[in-house]
Amino acid sequence: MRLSVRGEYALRAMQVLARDYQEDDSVVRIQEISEKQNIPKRFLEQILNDLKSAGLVVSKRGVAGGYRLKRKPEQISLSEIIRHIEGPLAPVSCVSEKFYEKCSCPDESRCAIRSVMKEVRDSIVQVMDKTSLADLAARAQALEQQPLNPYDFII
Amino acid sequence: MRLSVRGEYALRAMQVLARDYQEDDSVVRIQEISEKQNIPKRFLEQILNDLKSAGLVVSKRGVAGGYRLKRKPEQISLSEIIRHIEGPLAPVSCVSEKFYEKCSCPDESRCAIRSVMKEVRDSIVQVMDKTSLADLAARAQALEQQPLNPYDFII
DNA sequence: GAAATATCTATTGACATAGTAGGGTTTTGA
DNA sequence: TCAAAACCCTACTATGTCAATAGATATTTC
Repeated sequence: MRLSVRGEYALRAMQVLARDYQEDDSVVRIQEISEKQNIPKRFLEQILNDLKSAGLVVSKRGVAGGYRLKRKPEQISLSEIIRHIEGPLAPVSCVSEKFYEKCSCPDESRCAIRSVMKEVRDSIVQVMDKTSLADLAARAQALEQQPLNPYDFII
Repeated sequence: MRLSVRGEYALRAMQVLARDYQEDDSVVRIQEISEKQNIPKRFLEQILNDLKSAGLVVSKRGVAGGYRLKRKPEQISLSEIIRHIEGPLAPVSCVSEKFYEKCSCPDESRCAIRSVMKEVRDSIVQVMDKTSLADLAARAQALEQQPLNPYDFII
């Protein structure tokens, strides 16, 4: 049930872009994202390219180039990012809405495991759909004002 | 966020064992599980062996041998099975309770992504913890009495 | 036109996944 | 007692994915 490193990097990069987002055409350099988030630069390059072909970011080439969100942070959900980088959110593809595939069980329509997995899927999607990059940024700001304590989590 | 085939097979096998579970010492043959669930026999052998060393099933050797659940179906949750076969239920291990690992982000205690992932983890665990093999069996029975319609799901 | 940047294509090493293969051990029952 | 049916153990392999790394190219600005 794991997110790949690639997916995690994508989220972290998008978070930076959301944070620096402005209405004008300002962009953020790969280098900067890479340094802020400890992500290997060349690898990040590929990931941002993926996000670009997914229509989530746009790039500007040349000396003052870089990346920016294609839409406002409020209009990009985490689920959209993960789906493009990782594929299905569902634990088994026989319960996936966007990437459905038949499974090998004897009778899918009466499979109890499938029905539980559908519950799992729905609860994952519920969290990831409702959380936008803007929410993420707000949450980050709230966390920054917390006292520094490794045992504190905001849930 | 995917479950491996191995994990899926483990659930399907355990479901069969739960279904055939009796208080006496009766066992189910690998062959039978394999046929019922379309699982390659030799592969299933390995998986059941894993489940055995995890203390979830016991085996009986010899000509009338096979496997049975070590505990009652009510006392085995899906989360326990998956954790033994797959490892962490959490999407990133920096939010895992049982398999925690530090991640590469600049400040874990103030990481907004982490806090969202913790929500995701909790909602996955909530479903998988509360669902036992007995629940699964009951659900299977309910599904069997449903009319045959591929668009019907019980949620 | 030089420098800084992004872009594209290919390759790689490590690891995991999903099996397959071959033999070995235990138990039963004819 | 011996063979068959079951589980047990170790190893192997083909395939694919992951996480980069590398090299060359294109674009923009100063």
